[in-house]
Amino acid sequence: MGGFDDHVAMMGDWMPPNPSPRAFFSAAWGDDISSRSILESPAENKTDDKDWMRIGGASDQLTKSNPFADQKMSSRGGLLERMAARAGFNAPRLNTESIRPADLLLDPDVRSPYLTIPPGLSPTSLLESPVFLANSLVSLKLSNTRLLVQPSPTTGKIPFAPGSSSRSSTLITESSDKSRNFFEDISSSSFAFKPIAESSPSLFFGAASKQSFPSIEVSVQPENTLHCQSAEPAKVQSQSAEHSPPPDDQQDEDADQRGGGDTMAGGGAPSDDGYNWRKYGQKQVKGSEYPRSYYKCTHPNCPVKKKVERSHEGHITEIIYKGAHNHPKPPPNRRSVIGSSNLTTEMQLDTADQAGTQIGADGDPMWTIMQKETAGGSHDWRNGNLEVGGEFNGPNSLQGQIGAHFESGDAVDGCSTFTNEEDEDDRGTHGSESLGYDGEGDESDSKRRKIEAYATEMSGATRAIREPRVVVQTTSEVDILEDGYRWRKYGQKVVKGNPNPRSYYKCTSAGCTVRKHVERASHDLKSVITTYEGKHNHDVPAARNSSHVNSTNGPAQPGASGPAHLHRPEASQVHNNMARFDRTPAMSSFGRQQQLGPPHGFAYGMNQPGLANLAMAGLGHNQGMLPIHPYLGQQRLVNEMGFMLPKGEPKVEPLQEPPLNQLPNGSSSVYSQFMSRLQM
DNA sequence: AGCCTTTGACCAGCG
DNA sequence: TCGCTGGTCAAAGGC
Repeated sequence: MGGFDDHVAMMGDWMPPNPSPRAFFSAAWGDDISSRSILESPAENKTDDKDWMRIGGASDQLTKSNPFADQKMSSRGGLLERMAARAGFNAPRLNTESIRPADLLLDPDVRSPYLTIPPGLSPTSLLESPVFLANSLVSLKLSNTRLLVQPSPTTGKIPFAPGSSSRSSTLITESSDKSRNFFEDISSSSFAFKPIAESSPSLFFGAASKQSFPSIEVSVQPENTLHCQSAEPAKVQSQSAEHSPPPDDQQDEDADQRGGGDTMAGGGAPSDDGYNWRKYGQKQVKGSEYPRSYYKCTHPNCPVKKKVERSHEGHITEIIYKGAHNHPKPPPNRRSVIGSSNLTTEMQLDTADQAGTQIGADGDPMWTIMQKETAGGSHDWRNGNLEVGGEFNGPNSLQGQIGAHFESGDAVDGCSTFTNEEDEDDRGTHGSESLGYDGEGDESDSKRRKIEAYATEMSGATRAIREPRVVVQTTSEVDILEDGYRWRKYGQKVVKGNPNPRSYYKCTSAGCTVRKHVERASHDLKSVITTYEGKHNHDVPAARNSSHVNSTNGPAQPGASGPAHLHRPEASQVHNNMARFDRTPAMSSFGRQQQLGPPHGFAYGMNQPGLANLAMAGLGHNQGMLPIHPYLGQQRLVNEMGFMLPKGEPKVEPLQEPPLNQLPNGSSSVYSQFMSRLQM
């Protein structure tokens, strides 16, 4: 860690609407913020990549006020800036020199005064903050350890208003003397973006979120403790300069830097930010000196992408993030397996899906993602000791469900609650990420430990649980391969026992975890065995063209897309039913018991309302939540197949008897068949 | 067995 | 409509 992302410039390059953040800072401090030059709205910001958050190459309006701007502008690659950034991070103290208000005021071009943050506060972590990432909610310019806060393009504003009870966020400084220089305040206490308690779930969900702002708190505190105050619904917290990364990590950082500054994983994917990325493209873009690489987060449920421009020397000159991670950062020693694990704990996914479902209907997916991230933000010392928490308010919110499951009176670490296997080993660093779900009190360390312990225990319980897998054999590719969903082939292998290659596919829909591999039976090329793994979280995508459907599975056959599309309304209905099911308070109580158990198991056609709440004894929470592939969510298939079996359970492999298309329809049949097969 | 990178092709948006 | 451009796809092969 440490590599580039601790030393790079970061900025958002959306055009912030109005009002100027200056106003809210001014309001927050009751002071002439202009003299403090905390912020200014960079009106010239381009809008192209409003979903992207840039790290590295600074935009023009920033470089104008950047002491290193000249250097930067002379070298788009930003090496100099990056070097300067490094120097800035090595500064032992907050650097207020470069942000002298007077200078800024004198310069009409100055648009973006910076907040200098101390060493030990990692831009990476800030980047990883759901708030910072999500839809570029807040943009940071961390070149030379400067922090730029800009209004959200989503909200259009950062309505900080102290004491306001509206859906606004409040910028709070804990300084006792507001008249002091802001940066002095920063160095001595903290500043915070503190959201007003929001009772409406719309704060975080759905279109209404555009009116509000699940803001964060960024505090630079002298204490040597990591707070995650439940009172702060969402928060990013960082340590002060004296809390530099542990020696080991620092060493790593140094090592990273020595090794070219930008550690690469897997032959090129920047791994410094702690997440795993899959490169899916590279381009030489116009105006860029260096090729741009495109990466996707490999986490199965994560839509985050990033564009990385790298110099020939291997230095990363620019990173632009898009989206927000909806999962904790994988533990360092397990990062390589993230995305490939079959041990995905469904709990987090379920809750994420719930949130996503709620939002997805009409909302900004970025917001959805952000909240997921908030629930599971992951930050550790290596990445700047930022803690990220989020609050999910409202009866339909995640918080509500968390509250339903944990009523011990302690504030519950939602992250811990909805963990997955990827962070179980990372509990120590993730546990502090809190969904301050009740808006009360500080979350004490003991409390956190308690939660962590519980989460660890719970995670352990899920360890042996595997994702459901369903194996289907069909003699018609149309039925299975032309399933209406979009798949990306990510590999092909010849497996033992079958001379024909097995193709591996992932569902291309963002947030969909489903994978499948397709294999033709050696004895019958028309016979296709498709194995699905993963979970029910989106509808059949809209057709791009006649060949989009399963383009990876060969050319669309005449009418091939027809059957799949014919079922879309049903699939949608199923999806909606599931969404409703997931949201239903009854489910919460159901899950209250079940979520404590293994989160995996089989699933069956839950599109049948009568079955929706059918709990199977001995089955975990997700037997209710139903990790069903959307494919299986299609009415026909659900009715025809009726169930899914988890890995490790006797497979229906191949599923030939009775033929799929002869399975009786109807929910009762589904269930009875399911039950009868269970007894087999 | 599964996931990764590489890299040319393809696609969509825009002027 | 065409060309440009950025972004993504996907086959192939490597780890």
